Amino acid sequence: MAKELAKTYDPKGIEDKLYEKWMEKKYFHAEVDRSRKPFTIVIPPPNITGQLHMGHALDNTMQDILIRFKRMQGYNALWQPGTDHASIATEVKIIEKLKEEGIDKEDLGREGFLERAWEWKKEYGGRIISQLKKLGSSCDWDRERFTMDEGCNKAVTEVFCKMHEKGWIYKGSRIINWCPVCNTSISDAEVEYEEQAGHFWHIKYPLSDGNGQTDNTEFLEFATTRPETMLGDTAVAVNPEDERYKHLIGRKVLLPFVNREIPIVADPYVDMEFGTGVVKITPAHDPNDFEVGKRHGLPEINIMNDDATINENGGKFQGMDRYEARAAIVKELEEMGLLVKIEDYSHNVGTHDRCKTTIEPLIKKQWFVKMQELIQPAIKAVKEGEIRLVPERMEKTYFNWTDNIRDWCISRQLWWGHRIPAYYCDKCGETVVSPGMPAVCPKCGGKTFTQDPDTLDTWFSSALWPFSTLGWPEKTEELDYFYPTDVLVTGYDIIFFWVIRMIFSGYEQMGEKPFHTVLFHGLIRDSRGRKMSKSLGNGIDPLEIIDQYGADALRLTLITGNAPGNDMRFYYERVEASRNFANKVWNASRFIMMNMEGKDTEGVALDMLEPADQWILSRLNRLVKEATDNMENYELGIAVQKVYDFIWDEFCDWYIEMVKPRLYNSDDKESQDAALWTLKTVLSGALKLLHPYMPFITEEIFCSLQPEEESIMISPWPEYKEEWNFEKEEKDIETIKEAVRGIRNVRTQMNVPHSRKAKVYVVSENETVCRAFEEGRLFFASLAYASDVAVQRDKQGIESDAVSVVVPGATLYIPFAELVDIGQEIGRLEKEEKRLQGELARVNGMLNNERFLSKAPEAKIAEEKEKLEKYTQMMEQVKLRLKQLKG
RNA sequence: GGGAUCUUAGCUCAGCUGGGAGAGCAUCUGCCUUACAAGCAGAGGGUCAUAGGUUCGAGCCCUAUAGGUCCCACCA
Repeated sequence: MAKELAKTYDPKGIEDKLYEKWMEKKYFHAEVDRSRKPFTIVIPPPNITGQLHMGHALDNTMQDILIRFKRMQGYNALWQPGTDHASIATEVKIIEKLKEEGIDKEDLGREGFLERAWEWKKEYGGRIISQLKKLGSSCDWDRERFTMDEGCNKAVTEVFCKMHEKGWIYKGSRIINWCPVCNTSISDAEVEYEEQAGHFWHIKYPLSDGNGQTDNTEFLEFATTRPETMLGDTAVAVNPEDERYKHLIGRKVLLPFVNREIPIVADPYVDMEFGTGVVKITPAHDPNDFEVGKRHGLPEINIMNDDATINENGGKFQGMDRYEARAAIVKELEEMGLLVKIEDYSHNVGTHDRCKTTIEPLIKKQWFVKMQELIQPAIKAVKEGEIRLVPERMEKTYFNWTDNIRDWCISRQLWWGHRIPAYYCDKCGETVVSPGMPAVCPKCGGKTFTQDPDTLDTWFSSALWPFSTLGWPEKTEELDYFYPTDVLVTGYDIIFFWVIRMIFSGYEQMGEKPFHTVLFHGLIRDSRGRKMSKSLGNGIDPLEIIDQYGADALRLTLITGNAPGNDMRFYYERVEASRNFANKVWNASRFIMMNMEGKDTEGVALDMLEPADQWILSRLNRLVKEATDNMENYELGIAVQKVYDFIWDEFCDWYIEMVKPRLYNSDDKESQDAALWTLKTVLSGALKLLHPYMPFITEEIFCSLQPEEESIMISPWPEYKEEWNFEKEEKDIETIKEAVRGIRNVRTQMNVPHSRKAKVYVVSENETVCRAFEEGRLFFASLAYASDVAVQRDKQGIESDAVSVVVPGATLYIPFAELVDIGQEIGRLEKEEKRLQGELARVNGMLNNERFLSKAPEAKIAEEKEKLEKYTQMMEQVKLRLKQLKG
């Protein structure tokens, strides 16, 4: 078995094989089991249009780590998977594809289009799922859901009808964000503001005589960034406090081109300091103007068609595109002498986050969710700690949104999505909201209806995800058992889109929070810190990384050195480092298994262990406690860093090296067995701690190491054991390590060739240290070149020119004098002296400080006193040695 | 305009509730040592952005300043 293991770890083949095994054994599947505590995560459903990108990789790795960790801890762990129909994103893609075939959406008609959409879903919807599997995601695939499957549809309809009945969903005419390219309304959250260079056109309107005439002697000047909207102006506003214009309030100006007389109104919204202090008011095309219009009872004149061309209200400009009209209007105004000047002006322009088209604010009849009351439980939950956001600073972002909440526009003029369950009586136009087509109009008795053509914002169904996936609105066992779920893992970029909406939906529909913790992660950027994007072409495909380095290496890379909520840069060098670690684990395991072959370590008891064994066991024990604590606290990066350091540094570089002489010496069977038992036990424990992060390699090794076990992923998570705590041995081995380091240092500094075996005198009163050096067997590899060791309890008879190495608990003398460059050695010692002086000054300073003595904890004071003693001793030695060399 | 966040080794970043400055990569030196050269042993390199303050003690807490990133709002 062991000898079949290759010299380098090759994840290819192994990963797929193991994933299949896990699926077959149904390890990912969770059933309702009242005797066990559930731990539940719902996946942020990837879009069916999606391809796995680094963001998914990070998000799902984090979830998988938590799920695997909790599963091993004995929880009934459910990771609920599924996909999102992604209304607009998918519709856009399908339209694109149709275009390639020369087909227009309208030609197909609604039914035909939806047919194509479902075909598309069938073809591509599963792609991202198989990619998630490549990552090692331990989702319960038997429970896979889709936001437009039967159950989710039912949930959506139910929620819509309930909220409508409560008056929380209403249809209203309001200014909405219109995308003229996608031909749909979009919510505020979907608008992205982008700084654009533009112009500021200073224009003047002539004052009228009140009878539709003007003598063109008086003008009112203002500035605008969108001159074409003047066609829809219904007033001009000034600040009521503005002395410059007070006398004009109530008079009228004559709007050019359309020859409309519009009033000059006073409104505090106008900033006197800005521009000329005059604002044209276009209620139908600007949200602020809309508000002003409402206050003054102004008419709303819509001048645009849905494709952003000018409509019949635009007079002679009818039919022009908005930008064409802008140019034409400016030109004509200039000719009329009404254009005062043009300034360069850079300002923020709202664009559609999907297609980057400039948004056109329009008045439309749309469906809205009233937010003010609905949001209250969501605010309360976070404020009172019912729901914890990690990192905590996300709360500020959260409240910034909830405190400025506006009603949510939920209707979309799209076909792919949940169709709004509102029906209009063909006879009287009455609106009936109901789960299905109503039979009779409650108002006029009409019998035929037409369903609202609009669909719902894709986030409407996502908001219900934590309970719709568990069966709601049915009262399922699953819902009762797994809800509320535990942790939601997601990027901070969708806190508004999704997280908040899930929280208020959970409280509103279930009367209970959807999860108790939200763990946020940041964005993965390229090595130059830029967002990975298609247009830049700087995206790195996680599947390629997996193919090249393995899923474990990718996962480790994404988790290490990153704190929750922080962005991180992606480097190939880091993946290589992770791959190297995998290889390290592989080889250490290979070494252990090679040595274990044919040997039985059963019957080894704790009291048979040697100090080195006890040391590493104790270190593992400490690691178990710390790593578990970190993980419970969502500090995944810190936890895995500790495991990494333990395995590489303490276990491989020290323990394995220490134990080699015992393994190669078959005379002392008991010592060998103890070493083997320890190697196996510690490796096994470390593998378990590592498993959530690197599931494949740990499983592969674990199953060879312990063939009697079925799988590491269902093995119990290691627990801290009091009897594995060996404080004294930990200290003793630290002394020995320091001593070994000291010897290595001296040898390196003095350029002692490896072939030369030099004598080392060890002077110590510590029995463990003495015995270790006497038996020499701790140092087969690490000190092979200086293995001639003499141990004594005092420094009797040691040559006076020996180099000394002072470590806490022992002093080593190496009679290297004949090899030593005296000057170099003096330099080294002087440096050491300086260091010690610094340390002594610091410690003395503290111990002579009365406030420190009175306020610091006693343990701290004792510690400092110990240090003082140690440093003083070391100082003496250094000084003596210097004197010898110099004299 | 409001807010968040960052500034720590050449690069990228950790550093939990204040108590001896860390990792990976890079650089330099020496090693093919029978698990691993994707490795081993060692070395160099930091006034923890700046200025104050709190404290016996500050990378960490407070204030201000400078620079970077991001989010929200959108003064036409």
